[in-house]
Amino acid sequence: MATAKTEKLSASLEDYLEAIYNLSVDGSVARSKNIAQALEVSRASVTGALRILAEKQLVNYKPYGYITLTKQGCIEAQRVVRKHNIIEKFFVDVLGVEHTVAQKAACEAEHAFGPQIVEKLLCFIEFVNSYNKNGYDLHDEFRSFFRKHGSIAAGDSN
Amino acid sequence: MATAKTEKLSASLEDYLEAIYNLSVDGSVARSKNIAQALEVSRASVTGALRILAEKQLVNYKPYGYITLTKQGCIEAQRVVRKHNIIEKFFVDVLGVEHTVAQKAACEAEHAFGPQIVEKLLCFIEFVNSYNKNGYDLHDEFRSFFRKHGSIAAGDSN
DNA sequence: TTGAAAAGTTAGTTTGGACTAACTATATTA
DNA sequence: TAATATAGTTAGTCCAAACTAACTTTTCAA
Repeated sequence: MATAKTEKLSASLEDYLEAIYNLSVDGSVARSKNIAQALEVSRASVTGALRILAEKQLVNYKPYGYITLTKQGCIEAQRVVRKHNIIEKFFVDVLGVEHTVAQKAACEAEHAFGPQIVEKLLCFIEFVNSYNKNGYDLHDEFRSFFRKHGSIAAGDSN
Repeated sequence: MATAKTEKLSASLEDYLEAIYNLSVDGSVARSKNIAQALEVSRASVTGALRILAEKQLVNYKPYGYITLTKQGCIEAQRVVRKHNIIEKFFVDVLGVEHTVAQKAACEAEHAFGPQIVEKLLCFIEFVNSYNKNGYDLHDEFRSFFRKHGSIAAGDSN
């Protein structure tokens, strides 16, 4: 009954799904060109990835046709995007990392974090946000702690 | 003046350096066999990696000879190992993730975290450890918060 | 001291994921 | 509606990183 292949997706294929999802979000449809730009790969690479994703029944794709996510593809994409957002949020909101650095690192780290860690991380962000014992705000507390004890590090930015 | 190549190492090569470092730590010397076991790759793959690392002057390697890290190799390895340990510590000590899951995820995530994030993360672990305003321990606080608000998730363990 | 067993290497193959160059299809606009 | 620009595909290449099978070197025990 044509059950879609449930093998774990490679980091690369997850990136393509994520890009397609993000491009589809604002009403507009994902185009090969835009996917290539978003991921900074060649158009030919996009074609190759789309063929594989279509085989796995994660995208609806016919040569020269529109590109949309299948039901399953959408579920997968959302899983990846959600993970990305949680990780990025942790970097920015909790650690106070620069947005651009956080964005880039989240993009790579998202493939390494399994469900247990992601859920714990999400819960931890909520914990930090909601913490308010005796009027102490953990964001402020950590900021000032970092000012006192944080290393300079920096260097190559990322 | 034979300046060692300073190109960024691939995740794979970082893994090899890390394994060699860890095997060398307890006095004993890294052997090809043990590296293969540690990384769960074939002995032939180890030979290939060692050749490349030797070219980059990160290991001292002659066929059939002992394997040791060069000065620069040791610096690189320590950088990777330190990163790994900080990430794993965060997962286990702060998030309360199972040790085995944390270990595995840290191994993959270590290649994605740049210096800025690692330093912030380290500082954050120290912050959580040292926090003691009005006798509140953040570890306890989060544990109980997670019990109340954490999702079940689980499923495929990782 | 010699001859298996173990360790290590070499040669050749595979796979995933990228690339360029050249071709084809679609869209646009004069 | 024909010419041309743009988008997309195909074919072929490259590279890193893994693999197996077969070979060589080293080690160790009889």
